[in-house]
Amino acid sequence: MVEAAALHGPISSVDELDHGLLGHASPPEVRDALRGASVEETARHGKYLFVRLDGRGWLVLHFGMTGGLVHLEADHPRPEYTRLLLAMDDGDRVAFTDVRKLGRIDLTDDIGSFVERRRLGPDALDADETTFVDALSGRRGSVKPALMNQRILAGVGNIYADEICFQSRLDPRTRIQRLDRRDLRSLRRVTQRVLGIAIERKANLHRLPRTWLLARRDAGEACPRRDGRILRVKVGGRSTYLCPSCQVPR
DNA sequence: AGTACCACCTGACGGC
DNA sequence: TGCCGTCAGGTGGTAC
Repeated sequence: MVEAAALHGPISSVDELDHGLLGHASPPEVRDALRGASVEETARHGKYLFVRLDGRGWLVLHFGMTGGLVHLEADHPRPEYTRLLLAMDDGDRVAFTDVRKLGRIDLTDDIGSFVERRRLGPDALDADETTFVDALSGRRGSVKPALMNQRILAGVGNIYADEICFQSRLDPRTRIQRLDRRDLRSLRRVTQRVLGIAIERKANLHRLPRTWLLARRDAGEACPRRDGRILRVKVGGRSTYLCPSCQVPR
């Protein structure tokens, strides 16, 4: 999307910028980095999107819970909740929208150092078997909080952590120490399959397979797999849904 | 290292 | 109808 919009030429102006979403970069720094810049490429690590601005480092975007990018053809109205609005040279615009303002806008010269400073773990989707297993093994906590901990693995949020536990038939409160390397390798396959399919379906919850927990993630709902009922509990302080009849603790 | 809590933010929703 | 409390989510902070 960013690349598609960027084909329309350099950014001619920054028409809106919500300072509340800025990380370490100041408003003038962000405006200066963007104005006149051409987008060269994009990259991703976990939940962060990096947009390369020619010769000026990277724009860093995090979408929080409700954030997203919208490409607007010329003369299309500015969407509600726009937090950053870029005008391209040909008149098209790109809006970063975010109802709840949990997103982030920042700058960095180097992705590696950004990842290091934030102490992000390896990307959950890109991690090879050894990387994934090494990231988790030896941990003392429960599976779900570990999957969600961006310093252990980057990229898994609350609802997908539930889905991964469901598809792994693991109670999210299961201690990692109870899992052997074979379990962790299997957890990786499930994690990458879940994230991969979610991305493919553009994370639209209505387009996800009906066999997924996410299709029925509500207390008292019928488990998509069997005759169990979905239970809501708190794990690591976060709302967690599971089917007690098919997700077994170990 | 892990856990628990709070704050940020705003729309949706349930109760009365 | 409308007010009020609660919840959802990701991150980052503090305290234990």
